[in-house]
Amino acid sequence: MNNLKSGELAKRAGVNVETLRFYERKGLLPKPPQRASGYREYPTESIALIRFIKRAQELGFSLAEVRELLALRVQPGTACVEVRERAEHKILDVRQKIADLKAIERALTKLTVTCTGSGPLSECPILENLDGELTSGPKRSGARNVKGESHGG
Amino acid sequence: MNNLKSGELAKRAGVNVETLRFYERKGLLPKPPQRASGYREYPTESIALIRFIKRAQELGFSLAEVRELLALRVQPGTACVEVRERAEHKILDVRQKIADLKAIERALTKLTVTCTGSGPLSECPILENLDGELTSGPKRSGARNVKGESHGG
DNA sequence: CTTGACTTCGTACCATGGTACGGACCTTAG
DNA sequence: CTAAGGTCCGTACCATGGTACGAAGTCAAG
Repeated sequence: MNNLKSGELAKRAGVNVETLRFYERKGLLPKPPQRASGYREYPTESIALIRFIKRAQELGFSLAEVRELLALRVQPGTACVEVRERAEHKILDVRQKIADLKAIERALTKLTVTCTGSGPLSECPILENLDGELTSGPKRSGARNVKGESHGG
Repeated sequence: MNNLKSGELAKRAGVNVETLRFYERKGLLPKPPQRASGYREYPTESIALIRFIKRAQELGFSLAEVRELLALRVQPGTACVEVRERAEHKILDVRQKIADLKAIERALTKLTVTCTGSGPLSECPILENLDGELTSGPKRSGARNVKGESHGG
């Protein structure tokens, strides 16, 4: 079976059915063919698509930005230069995110190391590395809550 | 002058005054000493603190998570083991974010390269790399919009 | 053909992360 | 002292990203 009904897709992608409709309204998920009855029939690729959306959000992209990322993908070979520019711009954003996350990672690592020695640890490595950079970064928009806070699900 | 009034801090940190109060209410920004009149007097470190908060949000951490990150910093040498564990857990989250961002970066790069050749580009490198992983990731909560999309703040 | 689970649509509601507003008080330059 | 502008507090409001709900139609098994 290559075609999924909304409930199946939702289950497989780990979101709920309402979310599919929501994404569809927002233009993130293309409106799939519908049977005469109105039932949607999603291709299996939609699973990957939705997972991508969720993960991108977790990486700090708003749905609007995710839409842009996906739009890059959609373009076939048209307006190639423009797509390229947009993609390159995104790459810079992504690299800056990576750099800042690495700074946080280093800070956290430093923290655990310091902590091992059970020293006094009065300084604050966390702020030190990102301290006042702000990178003139991308000014992103919201990402959203999935379900409370439950970690390591 | 080492002490900042709310307006000065807000300006220097690139947020607005209401946001400071909001963070204070949420326990992200410690309540500073206040003069008899009620005026707050912030230490200059608050600038870095707020910038950190903003950037961490842009990296996909919710305010609740940012609070946790900051809490790690605050601990002096007490409950060291617990702090360590929390830090290590965060490190894993951060590393996964980095890995996923790298996947996106690769995908985007591939896209621009493909695009250069002005080939047909029917495939979608974006989804390919993150495709269906979902990493059993951190289930994050919301970050928020700053002001539309204005860059280079 | 019935029954129950699933789907559809529309609309309302919710949490997060702010932003705006209004009235009162404080501060400071003139 | 006075006026302009900053600050305070409380509360209301807004956008994003969903989630929930009810009424009605659909599908699949028996």
